[in-house]
Amino acid sequence: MAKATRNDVARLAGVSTAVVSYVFNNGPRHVSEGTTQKVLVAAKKLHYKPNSIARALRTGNSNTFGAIINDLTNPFNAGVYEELEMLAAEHGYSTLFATSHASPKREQAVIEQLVNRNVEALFISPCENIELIPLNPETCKFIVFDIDRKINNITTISADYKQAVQIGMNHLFNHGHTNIAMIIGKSKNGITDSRIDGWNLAYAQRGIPAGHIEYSEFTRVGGYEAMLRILDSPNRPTAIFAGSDLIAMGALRALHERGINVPDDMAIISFDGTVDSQYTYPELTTLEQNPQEIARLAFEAATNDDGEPTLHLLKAKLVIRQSCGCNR
Amino acid sequence: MAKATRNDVARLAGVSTAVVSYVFNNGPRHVSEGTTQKVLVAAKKLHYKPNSIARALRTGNSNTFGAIINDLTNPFNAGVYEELEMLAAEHGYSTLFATSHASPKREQAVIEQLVNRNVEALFISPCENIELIPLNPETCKFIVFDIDRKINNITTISADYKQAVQIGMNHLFNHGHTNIAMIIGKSKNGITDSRIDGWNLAYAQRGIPAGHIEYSEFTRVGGYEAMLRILDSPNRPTAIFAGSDLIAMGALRALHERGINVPDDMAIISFDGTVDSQYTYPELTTLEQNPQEIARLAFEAATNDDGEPTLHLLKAKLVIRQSCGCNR
DNA sequence: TTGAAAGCGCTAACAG
DNA sequence: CTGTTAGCGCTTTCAA
Repeated sequence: MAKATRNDVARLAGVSTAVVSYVFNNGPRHVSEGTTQKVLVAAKKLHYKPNSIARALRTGNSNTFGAIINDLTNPFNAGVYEELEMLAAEHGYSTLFATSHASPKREQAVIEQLVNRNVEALFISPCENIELIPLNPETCKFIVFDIDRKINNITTISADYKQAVQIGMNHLFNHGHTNIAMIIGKSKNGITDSRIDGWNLAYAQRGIPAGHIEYSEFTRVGGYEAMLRILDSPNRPTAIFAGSDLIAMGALRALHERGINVPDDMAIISFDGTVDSQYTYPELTTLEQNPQEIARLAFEAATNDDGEPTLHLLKAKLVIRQSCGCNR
Repeated sequence: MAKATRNDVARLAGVSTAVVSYVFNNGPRHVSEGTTQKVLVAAKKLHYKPNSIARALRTGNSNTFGAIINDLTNPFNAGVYEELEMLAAEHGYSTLFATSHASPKREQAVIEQLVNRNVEALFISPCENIELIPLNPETCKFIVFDIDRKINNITTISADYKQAVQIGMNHLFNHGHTNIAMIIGKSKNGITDSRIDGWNLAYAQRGIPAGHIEYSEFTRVGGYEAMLRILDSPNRPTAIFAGSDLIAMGALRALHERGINVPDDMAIISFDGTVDSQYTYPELTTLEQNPQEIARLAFEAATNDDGEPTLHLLKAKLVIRQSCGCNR
């Protein structure tokens, strides 16, 4: 049994093909109750479903989004995209996804692949400096996560890193720490990471010389290795500001291996506030982002035609658990 | 500037539209070198990219897969689908994904949504008893994960749970434990979970009465709550077999809260072997699955037209770390 | 080696 | 309220 088409339905119902269209789209012409029923009965009998590809070709609307994710095993990404996909599905959009595995080359390739599939909007968690990638705003809308500055023609959504780092640092300062190290990812471009701005500002406000910054990948293993390097260096800090929960999990592993007590001998504050941060030992004090809010803003940017691309800067919320030295 | 079509290219190159097609598809007719160059030059000048929707309509091949995932924040799922998507992308397929959020109703809805998008194969990590869902094999291929029995017309890929549980249990027995509890998800159907078969068999072989089985969700919080219930019950076990790394992470949190030492006062073996299992404290001894192998089998099932749907049962590998009592 | 043309399934303008 | 029909961009048969 080949798939039934609109022609088959029209024939069986004894109406024209246009009427079938009108019924399935609730318009643009009205159809009488009796005819509508005939169409519906025929469609049901034939198990007819409109062919979305033909519809997309005809209307020029694919009703499809694209999502490009550098690392899906990062639960923060997973959370955002899960929310985003739900919103999309509820509104009749389907979402194509692709992963770049932290490879700029693959990232470019899949961006092109998805753009050529006529997605209406493309969400990107980039691994490459986004300004190096040619993104033609005439092909589709681009919504890029984790970029905390304004970029032409592109909607960017990010935590307010500068502010967040200051909040975290002040909490650590208040615990009495003065020698604090930060583990963050390498800057992907010439521009100074605003986390570093926040870092310097926080120290300046206390009149303390800024601590050491250790660069790593944004992964568990990256955090692990960075923490080992810090432990093996002279002038060991007493607290760590970790650029993500994943980095903090890696750091924790290194600390456990070396038998260093957290938070007594080394306090940690991390960034993201994913589920994982609640299931480490000790539980992580973390600057929490809200995936729902991020997803909602992204979806709105993808569907609002009038709005100009803008920068959305979101406040992170300090969630106090054990790794900072509170609640022990 | 509207998007260039094949017509524009043909006109600029001074050839027919068919020739443009031949050039871009390498066939089915040969085109002379000179003409090919003319077409390529014109296409480049116009930034022409074939419209994949029109192609899909014409050929009847969408070159699209669908993936339905119950929980994307489970790193095991994330790992499998990341691999799968990479394989797909390398072969020119794009992948639509949707999440069911552990809701059978949503699961049904998104299955229908993706099938109607003419996906060529649909990968499902189901939350509902898969046999309750109408899956018409004429619409597309179905590849279902985590079902360890043969189902008509459907390719199923799963760990060999029965065997895996026995391996894990024997390791725990060899550590001297006799009172072991298992935390697993509720069976989604009338059929006895084969993990329970393995469980009973392992005990029978030792001539020990089988231990307690505690049911939970397959999530961190599910494992946490189940562990608390076990700790509050009489006849506390000395070891836990956790149905997934996530469950084990939850159990670990409960154990830490109660100040119970792992592995001295409570040993744990878990199932999955995701990255997370290496970043817990203590690190988890776990029965590791191979996401690459799973993804490869799934991709092959999706693309091989000749092969009959079958059941793939994969051996899990015991990775020994600390939580069982070894390597302490 | 190239061109003309039919048609994939659908929408919607236009005509009745 | 319903029918006729052009055409979205592409592939491919058939004819030259």
